[in-house]
Amino acid sequence: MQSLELFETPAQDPCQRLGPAAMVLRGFALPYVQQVLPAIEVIAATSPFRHMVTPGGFTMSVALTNCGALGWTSDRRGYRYTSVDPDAGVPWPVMPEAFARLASQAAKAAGFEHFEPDACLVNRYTPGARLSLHQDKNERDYDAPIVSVSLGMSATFLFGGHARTDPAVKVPLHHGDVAVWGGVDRLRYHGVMPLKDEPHALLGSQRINFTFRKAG
DNA sequence: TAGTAGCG
DNA sequence: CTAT
Repeated sequence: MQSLELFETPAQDPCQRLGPAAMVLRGFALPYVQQVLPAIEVIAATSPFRHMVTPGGFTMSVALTNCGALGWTSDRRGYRYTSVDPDAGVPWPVMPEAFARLASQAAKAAGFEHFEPDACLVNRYTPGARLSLHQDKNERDYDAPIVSVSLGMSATFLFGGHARTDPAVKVPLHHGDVAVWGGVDRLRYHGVMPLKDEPHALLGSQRINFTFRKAG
């Protein structure tokens, strides 16, 4: 297994570097949890979590919804961003201020100034759910970083290279951790190992992940 | 290949 | 890897 550098940020939070422009900010989201958790219910009330189908015709194990001007969707025709929830037939819920602030502050802490996401994909993992290695490449430009927030059950994040067959580093992600990657690392393959059922004190047997992007 | 199964 |  590949070794990873561990060091301290000025803010004293542990930070794990995954690449020249990729890192995990340990516990960065913890101060936001109280604000963010209730907002998930509000979002799901308008745009419920659903299991989307991939172009290959398989149903994703991860349930998802979105908030913000653009939302990531998948069906038999492919992956894309839409301004309207295809299930609900109405625009995706507005991105809560606390979400945007969290994303922007995390990006800044990772070295990316002025990150203004227009898309927040909200993923819900239950035991066994996984995301196989993929690249985020449906966004208009790759200048903006990806900001990924973990809440609830822990997961093993896979961070690979620029080719699918490149070896992937396994990174544990816990409640409150934020992973950020951009710049030369923006298009690196990544994924999540099948989730183990180790219930979280606050969220029970689930993991919620926010993925913030500048999609438009 | 943001999946999965089956074969070798 | 290949069909799906």
